[in-house]
Amino acid sequence: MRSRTNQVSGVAEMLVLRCLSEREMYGYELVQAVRELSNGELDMRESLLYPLLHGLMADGCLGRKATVANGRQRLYYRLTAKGRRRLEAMIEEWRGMVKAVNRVIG
Amino acid sequence: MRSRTNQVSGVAEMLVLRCLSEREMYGYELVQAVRELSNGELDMRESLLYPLLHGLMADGCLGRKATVANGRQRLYYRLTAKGRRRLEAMIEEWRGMVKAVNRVIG
DNA sequence: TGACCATACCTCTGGCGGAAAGGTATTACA
DNA sequence: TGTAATACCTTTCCGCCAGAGGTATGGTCA
Repeated sequence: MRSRTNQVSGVAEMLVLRCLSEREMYGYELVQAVRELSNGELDMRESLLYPLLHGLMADGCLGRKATVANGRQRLYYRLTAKGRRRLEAMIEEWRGMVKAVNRVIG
Repeated sequence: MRSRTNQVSGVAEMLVLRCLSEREMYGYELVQAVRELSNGELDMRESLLYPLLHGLMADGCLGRKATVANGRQRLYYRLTAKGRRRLEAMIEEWRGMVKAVNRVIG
């Protein structure tokens, strides 16, 4: 299937970008944020999240800041301008795809 | 990502089952039906469709009837009871997933 | 004290959905 | 006669994502 580009899935990336558009977050926090915001319906795996974060960094969509809290390392990620643009594009894509699928299933 | 089972994607299968829930159709017809019903937004590739149809047959979700029209072979597929149950489950799954994602993106 | 869970980062492997590309045969039409 | 549409199909490859596991620190409870 192809909606327009490629994003029938790729939902995970959109959700990460969306969470970070509100405020900086670190990885472990993102996993829980997605779970809580979706009322436990969505389960972001760390094996998906971390490669995703690294990829988005490499693409210039995210920046990162290292801190320490309670003796534990924390890597806070924040959206760049490019990341924000990508988020907007993905949300638009998402809404279009959902609308199209809903038209078919009635 | 995981919504509940695995169907963040798998949208193609749902759409095929949905089309066939209205009436029997053959493969080539399904490609166009999805395109037209979605106003050209969704593009079902044949390389995805045919393996999908064969898999659904093997799973007992579809039955098939061979005919000839205008000298061309046509293989009409129809939903079995099992296929109908699967369709209902997938639609429910789909709606839940969309709702969950929309909660996150707001 | 030692066991165990939560926090916090990460990697490797492999399956499967799906895109790209191409193949075969018949009919319709310019 | 050659090109497009109809109608079926396969092979190849990539990226998303789950499963499983690994490392280290801090807090809690027996």
